[in-house]
Amino acid sequence: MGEKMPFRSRNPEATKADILAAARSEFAKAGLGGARVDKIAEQSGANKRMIYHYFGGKEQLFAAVVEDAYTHIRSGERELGLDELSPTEAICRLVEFTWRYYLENPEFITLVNSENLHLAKHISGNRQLRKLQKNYVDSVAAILERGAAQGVFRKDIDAAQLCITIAAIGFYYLNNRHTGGVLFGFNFASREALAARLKFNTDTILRLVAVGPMLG
Amino acid sequence: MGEKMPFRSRNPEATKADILAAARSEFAKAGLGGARVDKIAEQSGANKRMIYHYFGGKEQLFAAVVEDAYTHIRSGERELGLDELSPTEAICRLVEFTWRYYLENPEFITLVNSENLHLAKHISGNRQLRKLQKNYVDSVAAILERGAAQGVFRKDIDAAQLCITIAAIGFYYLNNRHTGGVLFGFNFASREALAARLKFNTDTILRLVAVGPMLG
Amino acid sequence: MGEKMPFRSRNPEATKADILAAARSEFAKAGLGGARVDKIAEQSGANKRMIYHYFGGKEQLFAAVVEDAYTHIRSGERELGLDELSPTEAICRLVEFTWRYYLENPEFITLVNSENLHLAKHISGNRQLRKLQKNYVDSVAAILERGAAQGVFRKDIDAAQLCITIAAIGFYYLNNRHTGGVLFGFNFASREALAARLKFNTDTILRLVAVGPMLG
Amino acid sequence: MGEKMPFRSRNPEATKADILAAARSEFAKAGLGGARVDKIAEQSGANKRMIYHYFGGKEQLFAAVVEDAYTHIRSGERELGLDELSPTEAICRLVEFTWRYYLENPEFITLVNSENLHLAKHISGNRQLRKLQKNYVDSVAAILERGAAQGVFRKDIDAAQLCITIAAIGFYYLNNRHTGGVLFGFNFASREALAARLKFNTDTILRLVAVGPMLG
DNA sequence: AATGAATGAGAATTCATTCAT
DNA sequence: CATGAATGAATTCTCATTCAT
Repeated sequence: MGEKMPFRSRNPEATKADILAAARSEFAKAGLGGARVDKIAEQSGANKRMIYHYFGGKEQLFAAVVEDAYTHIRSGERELGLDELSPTEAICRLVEFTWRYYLENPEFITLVNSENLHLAKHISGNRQLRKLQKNYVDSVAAILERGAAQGVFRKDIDAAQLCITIAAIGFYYLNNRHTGGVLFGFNFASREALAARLKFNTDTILRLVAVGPMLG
Repeated sequence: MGEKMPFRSRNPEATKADILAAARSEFAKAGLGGARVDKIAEQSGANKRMIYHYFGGKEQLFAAVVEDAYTHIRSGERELGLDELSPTEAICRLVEFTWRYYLENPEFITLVNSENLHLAKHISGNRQLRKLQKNYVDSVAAILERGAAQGVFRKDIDAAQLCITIAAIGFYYLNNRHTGGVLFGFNFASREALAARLKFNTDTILRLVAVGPMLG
Repeated sequence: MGEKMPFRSRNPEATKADILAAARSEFAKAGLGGARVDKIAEQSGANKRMIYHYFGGKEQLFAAVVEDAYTHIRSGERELGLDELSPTEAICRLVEFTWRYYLENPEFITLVNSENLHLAKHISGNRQLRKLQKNYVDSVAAILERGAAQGVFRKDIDAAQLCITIAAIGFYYLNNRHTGGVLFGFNFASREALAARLKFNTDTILRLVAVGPMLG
Repeated sequence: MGEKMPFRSRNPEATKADILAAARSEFAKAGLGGARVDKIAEQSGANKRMIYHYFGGKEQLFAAVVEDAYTHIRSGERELGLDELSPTEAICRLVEFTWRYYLENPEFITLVNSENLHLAKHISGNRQLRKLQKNYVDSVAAILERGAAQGVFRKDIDAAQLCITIAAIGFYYLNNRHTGGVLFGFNFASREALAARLKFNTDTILRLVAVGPMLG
């Protein structure tokens, strides 16, 4: 109670992690331009100086946050064990995971938007993220092949386009839930609305991959 | 002595329009937080003071830009004459229009993202936009009904969810084209990639609305 | 007396000049690295923002100060009317002017030092200063030629080296008057010491240019 | 476990010397105001904390550097053996040494400038430096006396003024070589320019001390 | 209606120095 | 003796906004 505690931590890794977590939250809430280094320092419990010491500056901190975010979602996908499920179950599981990930990690969406606003310059040339993404797309391609072999999926579905579409239908809904609420006149975030959307999304993807008449 | 031409324009409407156009560009490029009033003034050719005179401030200018953007896209949809087309043609036309609108008006995407980052507070309570949106959704609902009556579309497809999905698959792809390029390793904006995505999107939506086996 | 005076001036030229004067003083006192933008703003009576508005930044302000300083001393030299004096009188006059200029404008010395500390990068490529300097050296060359023609000066004295030497013997003494006082144990700035040094300097230069035995 | 070698040196004298050398370089390059303690620590290979341990702080470190610099040049002068040379040779030797010392120890010049910018407060009251300086001036006075006795030098030349002048003509040229290059339009540091200047300087001093007509 | 000089509050970043180990 | 993480106080610079003309 009476001990002075001038230095909150002598653990650099913990300090870095705390800064990163606070930065993720602040960048997600305000974007790169609107985020305040002061707030990040305060929220992280670290000294502002530490941000510059460990990350070099606001933009480099942002870059670290974005890389971390992508690494995290890719790691979640890897742990789904998709290759142990039937093709249809795997696809459903992936749609659900993607949806739930966005729902439980809403910072991910605004971070990705911020990075795109800045033309992806903070991850440009990042080989690690490219590799993680490739692994992910390959695993989806494997599902599609299994499905096609079993005669339940159409042949020649582009795995990358499918990945994009699975992300799109969840990302867009949750990203635009605020303007959506105003424009459509219902609460996008209500339990019922969320459940309905997930069902619609799963349906959309299943109809997309399912064998069926040639259209268009 | 009397020959100075200090006032570039005595046309308030033109001045407002110039400011709005410059603001749209700047807000789209940098977001609300990153946009600079100075730049908007400079780019618009108007005096900075005019921004405050006509719009009241940065945030109010942003609100005007966002409202203008939504009004513009809704107006584009109205002019498609969807009710004069066959249900399938109408849906295709709408998917294509939405895609092309985003492609040709990339500011729209980042403006919508910015507004959502700020929880839609600048359009919150905007009855006009709500009304325009309702007209749009109703027109889509009418298409779905016609399609169901003709036996080419499934019954009971939720028009709002369909609208969201049509937007999502184009919006997400184009919004995330920069990070997508880095992660997927191909140029999302190449002529071929854009054509392939539009085809995939049309296919996705047609399979979604088409009659077919019950899934899920 | 009772009027509020929120804006100290609507005269941009006066504001710029005030900033420049305050900056000269501060940079001279503390060097580029030690000078404080805040102090300059305060001393100039202008808002700090104005410094950035008019000059762009601390370094550019420094560059403006240095250019101004060189322009000023060159202008002083031009006004001496050296070509109307006898060669010997002209040389004496120049030695005295140079000495007095440094004495009355001590900032000049430290500004020049600062600029040299920074490898002259702020005036690098400045054609105007090069031209002013050339005019000055040419006027000294003309004196030397007149002196040689009259048989009072040696032939083939390098005008640039002479200019440098005239500057050196005054500049060094005044520049190093503080360390000099400590090391030599007398007050370099006393009236007597200053007078003695000026006499010594004039003597040095006159002996340097005077006809006389070949040495060395 | 016990094999870590965390302490680079248990040699306090070496550590102090390393810090001093790094500090000399950094202070010379950036001035007192512009020098960075971090850089000194890094360049010296020592821990930043050591600077405070051994020197007390940035300013005290600067004081140590300046004292060291003066001690070093005085020691060089002492080793010239001037009293074993003829008066003229001794003077030439001194001019050359001074020139070469500045040329080979360019930090000396900027350190002296920095100290003068700060009004010599770091060496103020330093008896040791005063004493070294006195020995040096006395040795020059002895040369002048010998020269006068031999009839080759003028009588009553002020030894201190001569010392100052010998320093001045080299110091100024080298100190201002960067601005000089821009203003005069030639490279002050080229081999030829340096040789020409040394010759000019020697000539200047020899003419100054040589017997000759009374001037002024 | 239009101008642009001026401002104060606040933003990112830097720095010399100290503390716990 | 030696380390390097941590700090608080400055310091440079930016920005939305207002005032006098």
